[in-house]
Amino acid sequence: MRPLPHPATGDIQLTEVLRALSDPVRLEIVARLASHGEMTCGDAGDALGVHKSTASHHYRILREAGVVLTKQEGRLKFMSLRREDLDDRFPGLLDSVLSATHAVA
Amino acid sequence: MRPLPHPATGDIQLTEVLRALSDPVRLEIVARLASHGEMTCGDAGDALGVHKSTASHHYRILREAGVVLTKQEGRLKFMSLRREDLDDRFPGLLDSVLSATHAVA
DNA sequence: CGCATAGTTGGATGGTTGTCAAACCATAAA
DNA sequence: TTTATGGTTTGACAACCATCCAACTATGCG
Repeated sequence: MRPLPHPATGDIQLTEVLRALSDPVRLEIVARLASHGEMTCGDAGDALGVHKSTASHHYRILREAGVVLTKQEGRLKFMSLRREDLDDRFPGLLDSVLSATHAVA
Repeated sequence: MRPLPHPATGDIQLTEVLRALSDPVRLEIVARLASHGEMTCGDAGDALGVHKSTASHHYRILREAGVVLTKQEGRLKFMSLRREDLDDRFPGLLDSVLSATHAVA
């Protein structure tokens, strides 16, 4: 289980987080991570119907923005939300975005 | 005081709002609108050091995303935040973003 | 070792973005 | 009606983005 480079909590930039969340595919990934806990890259590709390299691209953006944590275990990479870090830095932001994704139409 | 076309509250899209807020210039505009109440396009250009056409461009994006309300009065156009509409559609989102803009470094 | 699996990387592509400058439009004042 | 002022629109341009495909890397299993 090796860690990968992530921005420190204090280095997370608001505009980058908002930018990362402003894509429908990434927002869906985040919503799924919020409810399912963890996810591999392949899961995202299957669930969202995008090419695996596209999913990988989105994961990188989410990771570099500080939204998700990626840890390698064996030959899989598990992604999870950095809930505490985000809540520490931008209180309430993630929660409001997540509840907004549940809003209808 | 003539109104301009704006999206209805129910038509405001989460990804578009996040996208609109993911630019430093626009985020600064929104922060100023939150504290100063209203602003003209010229004010924004002066305060942010961008060309007036650039400011106009950003206002359009904010307006079309449903973040700001634009009303014409004489030859000036006043922009204001659609706080109630946003709070109605995405509760807590605007507040958390605004308080996040106050976060240091 | 050889093979399969999970992701990443690089290239290509079509589309979007932020910016400025110059021209344009609309309103008010002289 | 002419002039000045506040914004918008258009064009141009460089940068970036989402996507796919193909090739590559890395890890684990026989």
